[in-house]
Amino acid sequence: MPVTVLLVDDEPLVRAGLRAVLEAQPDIEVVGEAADGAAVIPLVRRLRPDVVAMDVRMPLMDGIEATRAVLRTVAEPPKILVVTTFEDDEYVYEALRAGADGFLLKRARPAEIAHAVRLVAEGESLLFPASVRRLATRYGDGARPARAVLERARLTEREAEVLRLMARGLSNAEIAARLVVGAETVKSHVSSVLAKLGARDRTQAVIAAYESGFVEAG
Amino acid sequence: MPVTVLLVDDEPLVRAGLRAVLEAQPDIEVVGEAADGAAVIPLVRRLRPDVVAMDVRMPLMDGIEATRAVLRTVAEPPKILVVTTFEDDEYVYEALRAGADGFLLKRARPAEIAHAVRLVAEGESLLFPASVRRLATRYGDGARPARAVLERARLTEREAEVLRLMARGLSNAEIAARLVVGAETVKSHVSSVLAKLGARDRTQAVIAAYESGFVEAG
DNA sequence: GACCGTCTCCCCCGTGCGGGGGAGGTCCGT
DNA sequence: ACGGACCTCCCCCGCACGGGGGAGACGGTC
Repeated sequence: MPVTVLLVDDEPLVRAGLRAVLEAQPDIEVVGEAADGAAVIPLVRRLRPDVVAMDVRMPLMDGIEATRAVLRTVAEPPKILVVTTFEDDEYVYEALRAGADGFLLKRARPAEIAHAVRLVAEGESLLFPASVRRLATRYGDGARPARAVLERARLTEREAEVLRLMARGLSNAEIAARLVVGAETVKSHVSSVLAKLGARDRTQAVIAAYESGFVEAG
Repeated sequence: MPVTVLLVDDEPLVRAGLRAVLEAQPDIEVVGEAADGAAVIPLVRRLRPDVVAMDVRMPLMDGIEATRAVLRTVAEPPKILVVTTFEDDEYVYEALRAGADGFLLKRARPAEIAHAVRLVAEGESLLFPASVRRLATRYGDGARPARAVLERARLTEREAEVLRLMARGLSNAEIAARLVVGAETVKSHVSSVLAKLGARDRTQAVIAAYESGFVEAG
């Protein structure tokens, strides 16, 4: 029987590409897609895929967190194949610690992509040589701002709602009116958001929202 | 008759994704693919596509060079739609200077991608689909031809520089230090930027910068 | 029952921000 | 020679913002 795969990536284009590449393989079947890590667990429970092809950077819950969540909560977890661009290989180490089984670069050729899926499905772990080499040299430096944003972005629902409105240019008073709460309450939420995002002011918070994909341009 | 498209991207995954997205459209047909800018000219000559979807970053000849080459050497050149994930807005200007007709982010939704292809095929120039239109309507300028985002917002060089730093989360004092001018000067520029963008505060200005593609989310 | 996280609201307080003016300088095109 | 952008710096002023506290109410968990 074919290897079943669940695709998790916030970019529809990448999902379409992976689907096209993998479905061209007779022994691989794409059984589902998700646009964010937050949606993964129920899908894994329902679809029971052999492999989850997981993007690293996603709006609500990144691939690292999602990997941890799946491995922690699902009884017979699927293999996790982390899909990433070579630019953000700072994530490699984190992903491996989270329990990912394999690593794949988006710029890989179709045959390599399919090969990677087969390998992790069989229980082999695989890494891309270049990535591994670099993580050895990179590991040790501290400053990783983009990572910090995603990791600390443990926003509550209300905070996320406030951030969304902040990212639409609303003032605290306007947000308060919109949410039908007091201005003090909004200030409180804003402060939490700033703290969790490591932002100094609302402008930096909005930047983080865009950069992390929490809100999308266009 | 359908709009014919030539895909130029070094990553097969992206080509597969674009092909999947575009071929789902009844009025768009992918007539060819190339993995590098160096291969574009003969393909354009032979296939005569309406639109070339061109990646910026490629091994042998990048999208900017390839765009120049095509427009310089082909008699009736196709429309060039530059496709990129690249953060650096320098590429936007370079691409537009090179004669590109449109600009598209890879993280766009399928409908937007298809829409972008149709628009440039019809001779409309577009930078970032929904956002630029917003700018155009808001500032009501009539000048349509492929101009930089800068000129659409009518920002001066200095103002654009200040906006770029604002969009990186810098305070007025930090911008002043960076540009080696007085804080009052920065305030002055910021005020101009806010006025020209129709923004109430720096947060709204930064939002406009992202939405217009003046800066890109990474 | 005790505990914790979340949402809600409240105080004080300093300051960065933005609006409204103005003014001197250069460089440009006419 | 003159106007007109543009960049630079300056004044006053009001206020939204953000920090640092705290507190009551609700819903879960242990």
